[in-house]
Amino acid sequence: MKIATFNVNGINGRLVRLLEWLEEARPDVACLQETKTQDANFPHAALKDAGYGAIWSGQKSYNGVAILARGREPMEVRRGLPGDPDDLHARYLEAMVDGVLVASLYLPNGNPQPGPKFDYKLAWFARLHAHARHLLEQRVPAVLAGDYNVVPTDQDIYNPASWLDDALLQPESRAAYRDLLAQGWIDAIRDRHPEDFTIYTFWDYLRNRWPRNAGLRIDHLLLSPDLRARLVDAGVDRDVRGREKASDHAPAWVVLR
DNA sequence: ATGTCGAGCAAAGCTCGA
Repeated sequence: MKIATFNVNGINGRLVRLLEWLEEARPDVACLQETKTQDANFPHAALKDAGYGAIWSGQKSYNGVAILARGREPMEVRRGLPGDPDDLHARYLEAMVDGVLVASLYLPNGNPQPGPKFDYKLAWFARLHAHARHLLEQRVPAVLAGDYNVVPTDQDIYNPASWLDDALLQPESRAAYRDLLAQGWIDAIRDRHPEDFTIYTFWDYLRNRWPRNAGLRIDHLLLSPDLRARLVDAGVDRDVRGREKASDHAPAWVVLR
């Protein structure tokens, strides 16, 4: 069972690229972020034609998440992260697929920091901690996949020097990510590639960052502890970032036995 | 500060968020 996460940066603007990748990579489940469209304009018919059932949670212009499942319909179990009824951002969706609970999450970017956007990021992280702990208590196999907007360590970026003031590298952001791992969640890519410090999932459009491989690892798949024994592979479809009209993110994935 | 995208608004370049 292959589960992927991909920040598409506009699902309608990238639809050709998304369909191309689905056909090549053939994930059983694909968690998408930054669909950037309201629900009425989500391209579910094109995805269905490509063989994927889908659930989606969007809003106009910003954010938006979805879960695709090959050859079946994802069974939605949660829409929105609990803990703040006033938070209307479309950033969290959960489904059951083949006995695995899969979440597609888009954690707030948090820039500029300090400020209200960074406060929102940390508050969202705190809500994620509470919910993630709840999921572990349920003892259901679970994968929390998405754009976490956190570079976990200095080994997960080409060079931290020009990002030191960025919300993605702040000690508070990193501590929040570490706290998830401390609950027992497994960072699948790092688990499978403990010594490879050139794995990235995001390359900014600015400043020639793709051609010089100036990337960051910010898209993560966190596995519940019971899935460790089923983890057989994990990786990043790096070449996707180099194509025409590419998203600034590349898909990351795991294969579970 | 730089400079690159998608999307919205509205009809061409601007603004916003990333």
